[in-house]
Amino acid sequence: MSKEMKKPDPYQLSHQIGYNLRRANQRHVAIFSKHVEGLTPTQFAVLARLWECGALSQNKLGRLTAMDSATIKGVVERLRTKGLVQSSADQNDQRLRLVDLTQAGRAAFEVGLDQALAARLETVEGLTPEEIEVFETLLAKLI
Amino acid sequence: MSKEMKKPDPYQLSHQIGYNLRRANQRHVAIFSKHVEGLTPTQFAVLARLWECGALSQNKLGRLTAMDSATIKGVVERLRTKGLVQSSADQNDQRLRLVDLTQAGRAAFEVGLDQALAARLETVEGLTPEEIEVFETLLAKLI
DNA sequence: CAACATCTGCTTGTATACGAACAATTCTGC
DNA sequence: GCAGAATTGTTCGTATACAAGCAGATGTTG
Repeated sequence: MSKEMKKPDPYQLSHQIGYNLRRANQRHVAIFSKHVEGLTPTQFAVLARLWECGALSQNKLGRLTAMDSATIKGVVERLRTKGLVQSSADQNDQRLRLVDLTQAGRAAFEVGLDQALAARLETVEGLTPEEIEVFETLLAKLI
Repeated sequence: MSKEMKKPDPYQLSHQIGYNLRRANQRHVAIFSKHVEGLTPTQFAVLARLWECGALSQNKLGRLTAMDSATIKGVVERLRTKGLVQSSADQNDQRLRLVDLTQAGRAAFEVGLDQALAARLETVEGLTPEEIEVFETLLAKLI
């Protein structure tokens, strides 16, 4: 090593949690796309939440899927175009648009469920079951 | 609870690692933006990697910062516009564009360093030091 | 009741991320 | 040496994410 002396790396990008969160997220998105055809993780999250909760206002749906109002508007629109959700004005509050699953959306969730769970398995395949549990717990503390 | 019987939630979105990775990443990006002015985490990653490695080809830089060629092109262009990097043709391989920090880029990295480390601290503030170490280790196994 | 604050959905612009495609350049194997 | 494969950078289109801003509707307070 006849190179000039390098200052020790003060940041060490590869060890930064933020950087690695991004990489883990990217990896998960790629795996999800491999398993679940025609739906992004974000779109599937919307289907899942509507399946769980029933009709929600668009803004509430965004809050329950960690998306801001601009983002949820786009996602709902694309799902509506796919025929998987429907939206309508709320009779009780003129500000709200209610979003609900269509039959096709219900079916898409149910078909996609096994695929999404397979994607989940592949995402964590480098960890033991105990590690998975620890990771989930710590991750939940981070958000 | 006189509601009709609900089927148990087969997916439990809030417990899905993929969903929580996205939320953790989103949280980190928001914290980073609070601490580091004028640079996104991704842009800072580029500065950090160039500081660490010196001049790199654009494609190599993208690979070392987990960005594909379309994304790194945009990020480099925006950093170039800010005067923080310069790029030039490689004399030895006509396909390559070499990207390097400018003096201003060097300075931006050094100024941003403490801010980025503060962002990191805030991102993990819900965890004990031991938990942080475990999380980092498990996260590294995921990517 | 009215003024003000808050909420909702929408629009716009910027940044990231990726797939597909392409042209030019370099590498590889015969 | 040459054909084919691989690499690089660029372009384009789609999806997500967010900040800022806005109009209209609803909630809160005096």
